[in-house]
Amino acid sequence: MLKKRNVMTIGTLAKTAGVGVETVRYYQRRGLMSEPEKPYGGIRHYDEQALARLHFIRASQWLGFSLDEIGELLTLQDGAHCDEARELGEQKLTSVRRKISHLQQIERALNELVQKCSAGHGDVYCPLMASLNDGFEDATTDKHKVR
Amino acid sequence: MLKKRNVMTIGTLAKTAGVGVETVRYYQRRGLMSEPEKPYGGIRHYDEQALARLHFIRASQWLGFSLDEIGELLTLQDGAHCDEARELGEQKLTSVRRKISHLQQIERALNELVQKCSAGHGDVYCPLMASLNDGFEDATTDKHKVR
DNA sequence: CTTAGACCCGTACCTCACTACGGAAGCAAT
DNA sequence: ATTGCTTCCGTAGTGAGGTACGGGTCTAAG
Repeated sequence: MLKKRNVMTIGTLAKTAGVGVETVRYYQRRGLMSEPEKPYGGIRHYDEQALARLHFIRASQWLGFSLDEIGELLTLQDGAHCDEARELGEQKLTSVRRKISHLQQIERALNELVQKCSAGHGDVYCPLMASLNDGFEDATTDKHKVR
Repeated sequence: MLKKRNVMTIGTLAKTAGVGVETVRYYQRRGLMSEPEKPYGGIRHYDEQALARLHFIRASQWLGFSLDEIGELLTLQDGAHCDEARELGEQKLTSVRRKISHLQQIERALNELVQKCSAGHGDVYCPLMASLNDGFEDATTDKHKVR
């Protein structure tokens, strides 16, 4: 699969990194990866640096960074911009924690509703539906926009 | 604002429920709300049932239901389909819990990386960047697709 | 030499939940 | 009567992160 000294076509590169060919091309269009010069009328080849770049992108995505943010991270790769990188990491950490606590609110509310439904109750009445019908005046009385 | 016995135009309805006019119309197109007959060449009017419907939708959204799922919930409103409703609630609860634990993995990983960056280290080296460059061979070694 | 399979490239399409646009017509106040 | 805000209605665009398509070229195997 790996041709000579890690020189691969886009297909091999994509498969090795576990992404689709179209995804690689999409990252190139987004400016997250460079397109190697193609040798005389032919097929571009990629080395292990390109592969590393893909790993970087997927790892960053796993941590919750958007492609735009990843672009920003990539500008910090050269030199020692550790402070900026840490700053971005801390912001992401904060947003992840916000999401967790939001989801935990939902979990508590939903759990309560489901419990109430499981407990015996008159047949023509559903606590879950009733709560939804009332616009859910419940535990968490915040007027958040959903999105 | 509320005209006579809670009879309102779409604009008043929307404002009362805290959504946009276009959003109401969108819900109608999606089949989540019905369009009232319009009286002779003019303007439709909405009552408090329509408002309750909007509250239902927003409450369900807050709990993480998609508009398609909300459509399903709405079919369970009449009669006593409490079991089906509870089933949907339980499924959602499961998916919320999965999301939480996923985010908690991310939180642990991100926190560790940020901590390492904060601890003193050689200037030409950033632990966070280094981890990303290595494709993040870390605590959580799962090969999840990001989406 | 032929054929199967990659690659190249631009463009269009997908999901989700909206949001915006544009023209016509209605309604309320000045 | 004129301004100015709504409403009505269909269609199109947004953002994020891709995925799919289609026609053309290239390369490797038999």
